[in-house]
Amino acid sequence: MYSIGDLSRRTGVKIPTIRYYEQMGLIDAPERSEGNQRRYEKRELERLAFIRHARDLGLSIDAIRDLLALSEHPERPCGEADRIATEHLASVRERIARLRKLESELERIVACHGDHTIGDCYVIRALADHSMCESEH
Amino acid sequence: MYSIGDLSRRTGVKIPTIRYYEQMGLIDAPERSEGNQRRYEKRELERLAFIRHARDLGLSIDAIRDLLALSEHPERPCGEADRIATEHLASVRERIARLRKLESELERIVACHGDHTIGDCYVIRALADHSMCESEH
DNA sequence: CTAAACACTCCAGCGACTATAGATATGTGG
DNA sequence: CCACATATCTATAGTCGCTGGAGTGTTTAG
Repeated sequence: MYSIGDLSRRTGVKIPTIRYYEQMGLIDAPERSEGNQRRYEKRELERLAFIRHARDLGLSIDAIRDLLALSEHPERPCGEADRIATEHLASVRERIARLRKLESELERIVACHGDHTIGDCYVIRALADHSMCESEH
Repeated sequence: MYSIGDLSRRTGVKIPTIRYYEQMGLIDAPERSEGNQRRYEKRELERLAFIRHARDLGLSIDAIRDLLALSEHPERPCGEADRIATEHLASVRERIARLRKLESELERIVACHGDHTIGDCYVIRALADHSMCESEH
């Protein structure tokens, strides 16, 4: 039996976040002590670790809810789980691509080096004038 | 004289977002028509384009507010503008690095290809068991 | 038995919008 | 000049995924 604090320490998920996950239906409402405090079993520790890991990988609460539901049916085919992860991978790749563009844009902008005045600062001019950009974004 | 709709079309910033920027102090409250509708000048069009561009580059509202304030003092040195952009570049690079790690983690997880059951699905097992990860995250 | 540590609920706030409802204004064709 | 369509107004609430605080009650170690 773990208290919510134990669970928090063991998974690295903050206490209010655990209660939030309960509210969001990611974990079932656990048993309570005589004094109405949450008391968890090992099962719930594992479930929360799963959630934590999936969140660290950037999956949305909705995607995690789906994956958790799937994991309760070990006999079913796993195509759906694969689809969720694959889609997520695609969105991560997209974000990387977008950030790379921003990176190169910012690199060019930053080349100003702060050794003159705002009036002829490349940072400010580049932001004011979109046509100075290399790629459209 | 532009209406808020004109401004929106010309900059690609949605109407409620323009009003939101006004509330947040990024653009001054403009003149109003007889019937209390916002009427903008070219100055404000340019300012909004600046904001839009900076947002596209991922700068926060606070950073943009600072840059706008700086751009009103063309005689001052531009070290501060440079600092804001450089810091932002660093945070973009950090995000790229984090996403790359996620990408490779997800690539490994997704290798499952959905041709079996949940019970032995790598996606689900990998999420449940952090020790299967290559790098800590 | 007491004091410290812990947990409870409820509610507000973050950032950057986005959406809705219900009322008013503006611009255009007949 | 008027009807009508479109545009705009304000105010408020919702989005996502938490995070923090206030005020109260519970558990546990010494």
